[in-house]
Amino acid sequence: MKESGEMYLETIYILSQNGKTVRGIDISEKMGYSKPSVSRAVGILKKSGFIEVDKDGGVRLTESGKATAERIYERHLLFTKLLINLGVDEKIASEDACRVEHYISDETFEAIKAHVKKYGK
Amino acid sequence: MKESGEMYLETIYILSQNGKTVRGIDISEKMGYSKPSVSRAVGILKKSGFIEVDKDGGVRLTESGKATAERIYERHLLFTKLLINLGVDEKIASEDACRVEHYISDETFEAIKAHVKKYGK
DNA sequence: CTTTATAGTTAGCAAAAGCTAACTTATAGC
DNA sequence: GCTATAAGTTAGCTTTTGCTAACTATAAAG
Repeated sequence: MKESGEMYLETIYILSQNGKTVRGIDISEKMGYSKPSVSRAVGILKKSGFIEVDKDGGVRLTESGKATAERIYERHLLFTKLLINLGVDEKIASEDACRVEHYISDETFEAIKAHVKKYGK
Repeated sequence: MKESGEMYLETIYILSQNGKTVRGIDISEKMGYSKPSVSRAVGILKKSGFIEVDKDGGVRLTESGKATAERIYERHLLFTKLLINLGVDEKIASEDACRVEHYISDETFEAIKAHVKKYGK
């Protein structure tokens, strides 16, 4: 799973959270990518078993897709929190987290989690 | 400047530190990339003003190349240190830092620096 | 000085991931 | 039910950055 695919899954995950069906156009608007780019990405993620597309076009995460999305989103939230604790502006913290979230190992994730739990405000 | 270019500059910077002339083959071996890949990258970095190549093939960083390389390498060292402080294994810390170093904003860099200075062992 | 080995380049392939233009399909308004 | 808008797809372009194969150029050894 590469950064791009992870971003798509994370976006679908976030869009799913308000309950509504997620369509290609929603992903397109949220990510600022063209419809064809989304169309292809959705096809690849589907073929790889990360999402399912029902006949009316709704995109849903599979177990594996959801696991990946949650993994990344957790890292996003946690790294953001860490940076905010270190005094970084909220917006910048989130932006940095958004790029870094894909590259954090399990070990580092756990270490940050322990730190934030202990010292986080 | 993209991740790939930054990695080349950082590698050239590190190889320069032992005093010897840096040749394409050295970069090739250090990074595990083929000679043609290095050859092209060197051409691009040269055209972009990040490096100079003298007639005997030695690769040297320009001011701008050195500044970029140092920026990245500093981030590498600092982020590694942060992770080690958080209890991450040294090797893993360095590996994570190597991927993350390209995506850390100035603000985050400064915040981590302050933190490590205060609480670092 | 010629032969060999090392270093570097050129040409061209591949995959990933963005794009536009143009087409199709589906939904909705009248 | 037909037409117009919205959503999705197809085709094909572009850039980046890796690769191999094959060539050239340089340097070392005899």
